[in-house]
Amino acid sequence: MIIVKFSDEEDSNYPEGITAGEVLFGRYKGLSNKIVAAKVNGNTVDLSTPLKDPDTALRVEPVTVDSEEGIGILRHSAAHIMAQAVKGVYKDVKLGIGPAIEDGFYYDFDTPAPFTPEDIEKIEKRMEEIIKGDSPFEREELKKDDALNLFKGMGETYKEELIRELGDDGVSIYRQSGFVDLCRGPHLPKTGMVKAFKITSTAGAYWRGDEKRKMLQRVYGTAFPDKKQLAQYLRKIDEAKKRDHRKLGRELDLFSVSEEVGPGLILWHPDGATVRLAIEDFWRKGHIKNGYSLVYTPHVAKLDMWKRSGHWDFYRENLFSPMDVEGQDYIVKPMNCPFHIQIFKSRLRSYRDLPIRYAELGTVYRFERSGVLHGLLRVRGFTQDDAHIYLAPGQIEDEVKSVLKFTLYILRAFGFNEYEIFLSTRPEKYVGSIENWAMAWGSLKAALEGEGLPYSVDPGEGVFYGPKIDIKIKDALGRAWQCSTIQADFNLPERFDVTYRDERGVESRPIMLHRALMGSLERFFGCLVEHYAGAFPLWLSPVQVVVLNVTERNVLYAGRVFEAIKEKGLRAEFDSRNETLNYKIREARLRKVPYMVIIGDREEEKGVVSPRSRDTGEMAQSTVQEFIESLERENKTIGGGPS
RNA sequence: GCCGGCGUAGCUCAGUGGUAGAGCAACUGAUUCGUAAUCAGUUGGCCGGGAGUUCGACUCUCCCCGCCGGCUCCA
Repeated sequence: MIIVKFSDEEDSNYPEGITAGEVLFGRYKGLSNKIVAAKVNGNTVDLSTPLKDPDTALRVEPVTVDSEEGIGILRHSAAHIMAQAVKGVYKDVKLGIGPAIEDGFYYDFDTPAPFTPEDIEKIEKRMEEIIKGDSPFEREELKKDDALNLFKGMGETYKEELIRELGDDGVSIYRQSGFVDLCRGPHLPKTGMVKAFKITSTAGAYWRGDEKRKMLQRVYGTAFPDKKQLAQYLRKIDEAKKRDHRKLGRELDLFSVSEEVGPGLILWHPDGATVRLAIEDFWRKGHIKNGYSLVYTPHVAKLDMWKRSGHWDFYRENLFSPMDVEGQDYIVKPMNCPFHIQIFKSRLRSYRDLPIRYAELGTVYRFERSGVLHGLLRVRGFTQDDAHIYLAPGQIEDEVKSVLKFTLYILRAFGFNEYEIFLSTRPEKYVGSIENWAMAWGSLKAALEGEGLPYSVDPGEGVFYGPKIDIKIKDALGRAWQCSTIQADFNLPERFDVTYRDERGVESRPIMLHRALMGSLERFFGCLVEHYAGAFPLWLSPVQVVVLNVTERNVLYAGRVFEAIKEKGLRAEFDSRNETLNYKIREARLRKVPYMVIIGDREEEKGVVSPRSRDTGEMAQSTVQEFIESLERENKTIGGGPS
């Protein structure tokens, strides 16, 4: 007899040998077509798993496709189906790995030739057949040696490699209609449960993510329990593409990249530059208020300085090549820190001066490999909202706390309320003592916890010179981009022999904090465009108001209204073209201008204006004065979310 | 950098070896209009660049540049 305890009821008894599926289907009849696996005492297993352990009551819960775990199982099974399809269509294909991922799954194949779009069609067709066949996924447990022989016999060398690295407890394999794959499971009971799937893309991917190993063909796909959900997902992707900053950047005439200038080098057009200016003004005011001193530094410096800083050794692959200047080598700067250090060192510093905070919107250039460039989000020349803070060792935690507060204040002002925070630990390649690393890491951690901020630890992802806190925000397509970063550095103060006089007049070594709140203006702006889908809040909008005259009769009066608005420092335009009102409204809408002011005979007679809002449409008539005042009020409210 | 796809007018895109096309935009003219496209006409192309095959190349081949999706990388 097996005793099962359900989450909401008393124990029930079942005969020995009953499977998890039979128990669940009996108990949760309404859910039967949604249950994909079972959770037995917290472990997720196949529905076909027989229940045993008569001594104690088992906790058995259903895992449904609605849950994150459930859809993951469905997609993982879809990956197996795809692998079977590929093996069925092509010989000489070796299997890599095929996990479920966010929004879908992939499988890596070692093929003699990459897949063509026609191949993909064939594969999809074969997958349909396999799904129609509705054959069961069958789990089998093998001894390690037997599994090795099995996959060796099939020529699956990648699987062999994986098995060799597994423990000696034996391995599990799954079979469906003749196809075998090494797999931990669990899987759907039958292939037919994959009701909707689509192969989304293909790409090369190095085996085990190692650049030095063979490149396999990765096929990405996604799967859902029904066609409606798949269609919905595809629609969502389409919507996301519409707010892609590269598309909006062109449509709204914000920026461009010119093949003639070079890849990864951004040209800020007037409207983009206007937004940037608004961001920079806000940034400067904030920094002055928060105790930073603003500085400016050159764009090039002697190579010797970069040798001393360690960048030449640790970061050379990302540096632009040196240029010869009267027999001396110079490079364009990849960072601002050594310059700020020179400013610190330009005179003697006392402990009373600390913390010293130098901030700069410093433009840096880094050589990024051609394949990684991406719109504004990954470029070769960008402006960091950089600052370097010099501290006595005991000041780290408090300073990091206030930097965190400042960061969140800035992010929230732009409507970013969702982000992920990562605390990185020491990488393999590092400088400094283990003790220093531990101390600095502890301070960063304490600061995060002191501020009550949830974070996850990113092992080994620290910079070579110290641990860091990264804050990532997501782009329209769900890709996470690091913007804010706070990094401890004990390397540079050492290398440049940076000192201050402590309380006893002794020369001491300060700790340096690098921090960027927005990261780079390019990347931040790119994320911002996507975040607002191009419809910037009033304070950021390149054009805040467009004045539209209805007929030529109204040009004079409309012109006076326009002047009055401009007079107040609002960014206004006057569309006096000989076009219909509808045409002008449509154009202003497409440009996502927050306010229009419509001037016809009716307004002219009464000496008023008819405003129209981007968000709420037609507004009540008001005097020019009232309208301007309402805009000035709105302009001061910074930090609303996307409209 | 690697794998694959792509590159035709300012933009979006047709065009499979035989004289480069559409819509929008721009320009000109008419229209004087009330909350998302008035009508008509006119311009506009080294078909990304170079080499090759061919009587003939936007089209086929090779090299280069750039873009897109991944991989790797990412201070």
